[in-house]
Formats: sequence, structure tokens, C-alpha cells
Amino acid sequence: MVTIKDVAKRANVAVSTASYALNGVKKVSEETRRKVLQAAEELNYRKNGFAADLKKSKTQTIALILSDLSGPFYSELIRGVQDIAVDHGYDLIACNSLGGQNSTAAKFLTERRVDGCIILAHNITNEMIEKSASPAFPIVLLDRQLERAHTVPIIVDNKNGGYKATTFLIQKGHNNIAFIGGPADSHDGQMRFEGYLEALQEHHIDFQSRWKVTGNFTREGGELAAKIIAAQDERPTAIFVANDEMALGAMEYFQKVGIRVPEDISIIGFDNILESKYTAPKLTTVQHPKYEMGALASHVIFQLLDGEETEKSFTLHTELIMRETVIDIMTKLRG
Amino acid sequence: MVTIKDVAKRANVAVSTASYALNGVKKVSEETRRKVLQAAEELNYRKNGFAADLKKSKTQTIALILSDLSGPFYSELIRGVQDIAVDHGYDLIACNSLGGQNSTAAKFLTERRVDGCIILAHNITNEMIEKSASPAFPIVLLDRQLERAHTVPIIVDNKNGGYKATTFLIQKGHNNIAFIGGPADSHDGQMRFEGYLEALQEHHIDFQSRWKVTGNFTREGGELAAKIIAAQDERPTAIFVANDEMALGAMEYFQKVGIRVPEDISIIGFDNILESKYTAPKLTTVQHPKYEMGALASHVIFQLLDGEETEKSFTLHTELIMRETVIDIMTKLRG
DNA sequence: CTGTTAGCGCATTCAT
DNA sequence: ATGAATGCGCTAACAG
Repeated sequence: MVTIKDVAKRANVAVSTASYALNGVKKVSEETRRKVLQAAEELNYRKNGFAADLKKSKTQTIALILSDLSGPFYSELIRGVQDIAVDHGYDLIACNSLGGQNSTAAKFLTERRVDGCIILAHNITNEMIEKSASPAFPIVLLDRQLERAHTVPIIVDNKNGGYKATTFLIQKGHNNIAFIGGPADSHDGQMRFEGYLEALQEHHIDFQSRWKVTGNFTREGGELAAKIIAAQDERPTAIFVANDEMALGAMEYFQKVGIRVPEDISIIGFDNILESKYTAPKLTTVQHPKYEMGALASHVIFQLLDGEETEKSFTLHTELIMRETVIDIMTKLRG
Repeated sequence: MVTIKDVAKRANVAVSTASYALNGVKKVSEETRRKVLQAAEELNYRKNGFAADLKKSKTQTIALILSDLSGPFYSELIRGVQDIAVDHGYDLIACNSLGGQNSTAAKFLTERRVDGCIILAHNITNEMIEKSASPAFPIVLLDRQLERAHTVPIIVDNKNGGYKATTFLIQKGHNNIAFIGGPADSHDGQMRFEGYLEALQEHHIDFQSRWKVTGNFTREGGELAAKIIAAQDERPTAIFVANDEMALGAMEYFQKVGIRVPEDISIIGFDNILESKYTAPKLTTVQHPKYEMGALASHVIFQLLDGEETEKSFTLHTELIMRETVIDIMTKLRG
């Protein structure tokens, strides 16, 4: 391994001089600078970033920890984070938390390999987060309500989103509305469900537990849930599905078995993933501010890093996206 | 910042003992181990991973460099890489190469921050790659034909894939076949086109340049391309689209303007992204071995790292996925 | 089983 | 403008 020492030797200068030359510090004459650069080139010298970071005790990079690096949902979030990070001259690396305590993510959290991090992964424990956060290592939490020193949560108003979705259905004349939810440990899913409940109550519609079915936020989960709903003797006229992926799965199932969307059953999703715009019919859904969330998270990290004051927590709002999978019940009856 | 020294002091042991205890080396008595651990706990000690890496000159992580962290295509690839990496006890971090020479990716390439890397990004120059590769830093190149020492390319047989797709269309009786390609600098796209050409020639079908239109591999590009094709007075009976995303866009356009797929026009795509299975009608396409590619890349990295011999390069094959968007021209004429 | 010590590769202060 | 010397936090060889 060729080090800066080797370069210095070859260029007949001291290490410090080599370092200056390599890093563009202007203390060194053009003459020697070129000598050093050439020596480095000849030896194919690569600097060891860690050593540099160790010395400077600054990594100039932030990490984004996701429970799963793949999935359509994350694309926009990542873009948001990235855009702001590069603005600040920081690097972004993404890693996943599969494996929990032993994951790559854990290493970044506990070993000071980055200057700060943004977490959207529910298999990282609150305890780990609390222990890791410090003035020099701020953490932004996405979709997790945990206020601590040096830790700021950004959540989206899932409950209100669920409320809006359900209210919209009710306004369209539906009062037999099913709910396809997420896994029990999903805080998001739970909040969306509460919004659903609230809308129901407000309109004096009884909640029917047989019409609450739980999926796992995947396309397949949506199919299965749809199947369960379709199998019952009385069928709801509309479904609020807790995320778009499941909604797409449900739509597919209904199409397969000849139940028409929206003529026979209306569907509203949640998230507004890219894909939802391209289905036939186009999915009516609730906009989740993914990009904004990423960008804001990035912003907050840098404020924290700069020692500025920030809000204790942030809440982002949702928005109804009306497309083609919800039909007015009157239209339906006439049809 | 609390260091291992502080911990040692508080526990009344030497640094080495603290290090052993912290790292679970069994040279130390249970008694002292607990003492050290407790001291660490009390001081909220976090180890500096860099310092450790520096000392060990091993990072135990590999990087995956993508030109864009988002996009449906990458999900499966990432899974493949990841699965193998964790098998080997390695961590995986993903970073993107947006920004070219100054990107995060570049840092990882040139600053030895990881033990090896897998690159699927065409804005990283060959030169950079050549300079970075070394026995201690193997590089696996995806979809880029560049054989060098310590650098092994994995490519998919795009040409043959294009050939298969086109031949399939011809066998179904089509001889007016348009091609929607990718950007000019896409090697993949170019190869797929060559396969198309070869199939045409083999069946003595003249290539018509007006039926070659170029998109940018996005959904919108596909829509636009479809529009251009539809606008011509004579219309092809089939289209080979160089990737699924564009095929989806094209299908959407055709549906919008009342051109039926496949009754009026057959479409075959390329990649077999998850989504293509969920369209109506379901997209006929060519399978791109994404997961396998990732897994293989990972494998190769570890072989290289272990100093084993590997093939100079790998070629992965494609497979026709027959679904619903290609119709036999006879059926069509009868219809 | 525990302590002393020598670097890992680099940036940087203080002389010169 | 340049060089010698120091130490960042950690691991591991060696000595006790």
C-alpha cells in the first residue's frame, strides 16, 4: 500500500509538503506541487480517507438508514435527502438495517462513521437511537415519534390523511367502507386506521370489525386482503387501503375475479407512489410528501450540526389525490 | 469525545484490556470484562470505527455504486448483492454517482473507504475505474465491457435478448416491427438494437429507419416514442421496446388514443420489471437477471478479495417471458 | 490474565 | 516555502 510517505520520498519532500500539495493548500510552490502530484501519479497513490477523517474527526457524510433499500416508496425520499446534502457539500450513503443490532446500519449508528443520520427503519430500537444521539451526532427520525436531545422526529399526519380519505368516501355516499391495514407494529398504519375510525364516528357510521383486514404493505398482501373481503356475503361499497402497494394488489385481485373498480367497489389508497398514476383505472389516493420529508430531514440534520436551534418535531401534511377509483354511489346506483 | 482510554482509566485497566473486553476477546476475566463494560456504559462510550478500520486496514464493507439510487430496476439487484454480502459477514453501503468525479461514489472509489465495489453507473469513467482497481480493491462492473486487472465485468447478453424478442415477433407473423431504443450512449440499448437488426436480417426483413425511435428509458420517453410511431401514416404491427418502463409508457399512450394492445399493435419489452406483470394487458417481455446479477457480482468480489482466480468476465442470459401483449398476426387478421 | 507500546495514514503546528 | 514532530483512537504483538 502506497502512502503519502512514499509519495513524499519519491518527490524528495517532507510528508507535510506532500500533504499540502495533494490537498491544494497554497503554501507550496508551483514547482514542488507539480513534483508531488507527479510522484503521486506515478505511484498510483490513493489517499486513505479514514486516516484523514480520523485526523479531522469529521466525515462530511451523513447516512440514511432504511429498513429496506429497495421499494418504490423510497426513491423520492432519497432524492430529497440527497439534493440537500450535496448542497451542503456533504456525501450521502444509504444502508439498510436488515439484521437489526448487527446490521450495517448499527455500525453507522454506534461507531461514528458519519456525522449524522436519518432513520426510517423500525427495527432500530429507540434505545439504540437514544444512546447514539449527541450534539456531534444528530439524528432525524422519520415516521417515529421520539423526542430526545439531539433527536428530532419528522412525522406525517397519517391520522388526518386517513380521516380525509375516509371522509371523501363518505361524501361520495359510501357508508359501507372496509379498511385494509398494515402490520400491527406499523405506527403509520395504526394512525391511518385511527383517522378512518374518526371519520366513521363523525358521520355516525358503525365500525364493522369484519371489514378491517390486515395486510403487510405489499402487493401480495393487498391481493389477499381483497380476497378476504370479497369472500364475505355482504360486500362493502368502498375500501380505504393503508398504502398504495396493497391497493394495487387489491385492484388486481378484483379485476381478476370480475369485480369492477370503481363500478362495483371504490378504492382509495395512501402514499401516492409513482405507479399509482399509471394503473387502469388510475388510483385515487392520499399524497405522502416523500420528497419533502427527505429534504426537510436533510435540512434539519445540517441545522443541528451547525448548532442551531430547530423545532422539537415536525409534522408534514397530506393531500387528497382524486383520480379514478372512487365513484359516487349515486352514479353507481344509476349505472 | 470519550475514547477507549477514558474507559480504561475509569475501569482501572489498561487500554488493551479495555479493547479486549469491548471486543469480546476472551483473554479477559469475566470480572474485569464487566467492569470495563460498565465504565463504557457510564461514559456512554462509542467506538470510533474509522480508527479501528485504520488499524486493521480492513473495512469489512463493500460499496454498490449506482447512478441513481432510485428506480424500480435496482431493487432486485440490490437484494442480490446484499444477500451474498451478509453471508460473507460484510456490510453493504449504497451510494450514487450523481455529480460524477465529485460524487460520494468517487470518494469511495479513490479513498479506500471500502474493501471493494460494484459499479452500475455510466458516469464513472473507465479511467477512474482503472486507476482505482488493485488486488486489495477489486471492482466488479455491471453492464460495462472493460476487462482489466482486478476488474471483472458482468454483462447480460442484451444482443441475444433483442434477437429473441424480435424473432418471437417475427414468428408470430409480424414483419413490420418498430423499435423504441434508449439514449445513444447506452451500451445496453445499442446491443438490444443490434439483436433486433440481426433477427430482421435473418428473416430478410428490411430495416426501416423511420421505425426506429429513441427514448430515454423512462415512462415519458416511451409515451413520446409511441406518439411518434402512431403519427406515421403506415403503422407497424408490432414494437420491440428496449426497456419495460418505456413499454409501459407506450402502452399507456396507445390506450389513451384508442389503439388497442395487442389487437391493433403488439408490444414486447425488456427487463421484466416487477410492474410489467401487473399491467393490463400483462406485458410480454425479456427477463433481465437482475437479482442473479447482483448476487454474482457480490460473489465475484469476495473471490477476488480472497485472491482466488475468477473468470475474466461473465455473461448472463435472458429469457423470453410470454404474457399478453403480443398477438399472432393471423389471430389479428381473423379478428 | 493484564499492561506497555508501537504503529495504522494522515493533517497540522511550530520551527526553520 | 518547507521539514520535523506530534497525535487522532484504536488494535495487537509482546512482555510480564
